[in-house]
Amino acid sequence: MTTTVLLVDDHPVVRSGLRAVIEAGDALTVVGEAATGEEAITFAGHLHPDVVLCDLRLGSGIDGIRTTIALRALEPAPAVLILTTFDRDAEVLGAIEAGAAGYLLKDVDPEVIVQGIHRAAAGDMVLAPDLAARVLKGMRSPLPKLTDREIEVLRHLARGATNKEIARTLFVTEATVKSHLAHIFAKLDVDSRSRAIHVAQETGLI
Amino acid sequence: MTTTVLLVDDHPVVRSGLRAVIEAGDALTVVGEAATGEEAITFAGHLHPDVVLCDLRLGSGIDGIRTTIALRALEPAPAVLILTTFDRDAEVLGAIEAGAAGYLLKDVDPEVIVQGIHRAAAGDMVLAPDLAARVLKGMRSPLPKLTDREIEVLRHLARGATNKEIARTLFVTEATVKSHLAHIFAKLDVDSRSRAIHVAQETGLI
DNA sequence: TCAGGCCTCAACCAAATGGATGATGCCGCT
DNA sequence: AGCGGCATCATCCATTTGGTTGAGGCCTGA
Repeated sequence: MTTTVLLVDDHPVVRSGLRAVIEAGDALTVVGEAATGEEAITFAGHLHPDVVLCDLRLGSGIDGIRTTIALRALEPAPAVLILTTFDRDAEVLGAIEAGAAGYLLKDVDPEVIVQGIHRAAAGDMVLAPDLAARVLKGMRSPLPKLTDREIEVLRHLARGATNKEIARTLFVTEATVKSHLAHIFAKLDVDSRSRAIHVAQETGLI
Repeated sequence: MTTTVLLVDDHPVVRSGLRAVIEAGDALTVVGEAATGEEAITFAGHLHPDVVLCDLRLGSGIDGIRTTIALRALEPAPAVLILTTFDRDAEVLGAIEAGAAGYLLKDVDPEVIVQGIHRAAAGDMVLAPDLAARVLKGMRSPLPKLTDREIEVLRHLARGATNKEIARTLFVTEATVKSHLAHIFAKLDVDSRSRAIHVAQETGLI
């Protein structure tokens, strides 16, 4: 009884690497490879893998989190193991909330990945050691929830726009932009646009 | 007469993938794998590979560009093929200037990588199609050269520091910081710290 | 229906930022 | 010796930004 795995990554090279690593032993079988989230959902619906190993960033198309949500809605639902290069807090939480069985960094050793797949298949949670603490920290002080409008303003901010420019782009007055910014600053606990940008980027908010 | 290749990437999974892809044919042989730039330089000195396939971002330690410079100083010098996920203009130019034979994006198909290695071994330049135009564009408007001190200030800027904070950290007065900023803004052709941060990040300056 | 959240706008004030200009000292190169 | 580039600092001034307070309209869920 071998555990079946579906690989999801937009880089062919990474897929090859994962396949090589995973099939080195004989307890795991790669039953398919998808390059996009859409492909992953389709393939999983037909192949019914035990575990889906999914990159968080999938180039074009839907991202790993949305893919996870769709995969978890399948019947039977595969365990979803998120694999990525970056460790942004917001995304860790997002993936877990979306029903992922865990989260591994790409730079770990092959056997860690193999072990992770086995544990995910068994229903365990899988967190890269250096991430567990961060996730818990994130749980303790959950990321402030910005409104859609605030996120929008934040994006313009990060592109270096002035209040005047943001106001023009959004068809509102500067007063409104300032109001949004005041709220954003309060939620992020900062007192300057530069620091707001920094925090937003660090936490994966944008 | 097979072409020998040394792999340099900080991710074991990616190395496995590259090895699988490269050794699928029989004209290429992977003679070694290095996880850091330092390792790469040592290994290349002993293994004398025809081509070094090197990631631009190598986690800790020296980066791909510095590694390239060191590799090209070896005797005999291997052809260095840069491989990376991102296509930051500054780094493309940096790699070429450092003596790289070319530059490939990680999300290309395996056969493109194999072809690239063959062409690099033959002494050709190798540029991912979607990058060639960008490189030329970058040639036309070369990135402004910031001084070490300016880069230092820019880093603090990107972390959201105020002029006062930067001044304290660098043990200079605010006037000096403002002076550096004025120069930075002029060189980057911007007029606000936010936009300076944005440009610096986009061009890979920091 | 009412409370609360969100988006919108306004006015006022303090502080930070950006622009312009100039000066000093150091270092390396010619 | 002289020149240019760099880092340092200063002053003056206009603009931008951030902080505060308050308010009206809209929608949603209780």
